[in-house]
Amino acid sequence: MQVTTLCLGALVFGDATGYEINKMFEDGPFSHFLDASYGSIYPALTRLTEEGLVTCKAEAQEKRPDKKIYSLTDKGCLKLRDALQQPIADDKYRSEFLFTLLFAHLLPRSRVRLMVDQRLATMKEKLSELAKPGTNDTPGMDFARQYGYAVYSASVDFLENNRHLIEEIATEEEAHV
Amino acid sequence: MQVTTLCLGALVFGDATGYEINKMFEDGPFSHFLDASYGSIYPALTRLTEEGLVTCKAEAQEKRPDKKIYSLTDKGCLKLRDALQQPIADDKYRSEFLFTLLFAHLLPRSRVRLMVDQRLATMKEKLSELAKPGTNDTPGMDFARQYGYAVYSASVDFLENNRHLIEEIATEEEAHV
DNA sequence: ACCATAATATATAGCCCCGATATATCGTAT
DNA sequence: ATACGATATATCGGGGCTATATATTATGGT
Repeated sequence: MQVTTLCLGALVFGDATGYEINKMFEDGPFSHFLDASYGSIYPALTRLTEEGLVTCKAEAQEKRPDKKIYSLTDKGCLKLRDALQQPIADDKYRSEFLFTLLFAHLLPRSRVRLMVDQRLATMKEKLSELAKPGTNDTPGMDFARQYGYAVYSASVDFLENNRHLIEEIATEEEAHV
Repeated sequence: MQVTTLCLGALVFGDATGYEINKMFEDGPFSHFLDASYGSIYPALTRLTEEGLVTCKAEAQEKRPDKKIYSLTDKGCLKLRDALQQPIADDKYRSEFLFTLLFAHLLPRSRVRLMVDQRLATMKEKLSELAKPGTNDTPGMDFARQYGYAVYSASVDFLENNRHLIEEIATEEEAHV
């Protein structure tokens, strides 16, 4: 799925600047299952404007860069609807954490323990974020949030109950280090 | 994490060709939590050979392209060990499925139902793959497999128990279509 | 009171990587 | 007989992430 589609989707929830769209992917309602960055969002908005799928209203601000507020056009909404009907790619899960654990036998046990501790900490943080509904979440956002909560809960449970399996494989600490 | 690191890791499990490394990411033990494709693997192996981190032994085959068997060098193993000690990026979960469901109200109910059915089918297929241990899995692979199983189980459970929430939001079917 | 950092806001260059495609042959299924 | 899938390497094009540049205000620490 292209970033242009993601931007069209973001604008369904209201007019926004590129900066605000980026925030939606970084902290906001999309952050748990989507990715996009400035380097792709700004060019995407330019392309979308050229194609008439969004409009751009520049708001002059004193002593700050112009704020460019983008809005979805009818054409853009149709384009989004069309894109949403296309075949959907499989969910993708990427974990450098699991990759690293494949080589637990090459790593000192303290390092593996630290890795698991840190992973659990960040996951629990995300869990507590996902626990509280946003102030004006749509039903779709709510569904995605609860889905995320269920999955992260399962991850935390598994890690807590099975971390000993992988920690046992790691290289025992050397006494003289 | 760069593809070069992934290739070094793949070669820990034994000598392999680029083709075989690709398979590890496509079907094999890495497929549940990692990604890499020909377009990155072959150039990566070339770079690694130039840097002396792997060696390449070309095996002439009649009427087929030479089979290039790559092996990890001691230097390559150290490099991997070093890379594994670096800070690990957060796990990344990307789902076009959840993105699409954010706009369930723009989609016909039949389409949403089909999407959920298909998602459940592919996830259950993956679950059954993850259920059976490989013939010569390392403990790390086993851990990753069980981790995957736990997470996919939670996903399936959530979807089955909550699909009605999102299906209710979708646009009711129009009688005349 | 002063300094550093974060937040607001847009933009681009460089590099990496995915997807598609090209080439060539063999085994198997239809 | 032929089409397809598996084996095997390789590259091009385009898309996108990371890092950086620029400019100002608000916030927080010391």
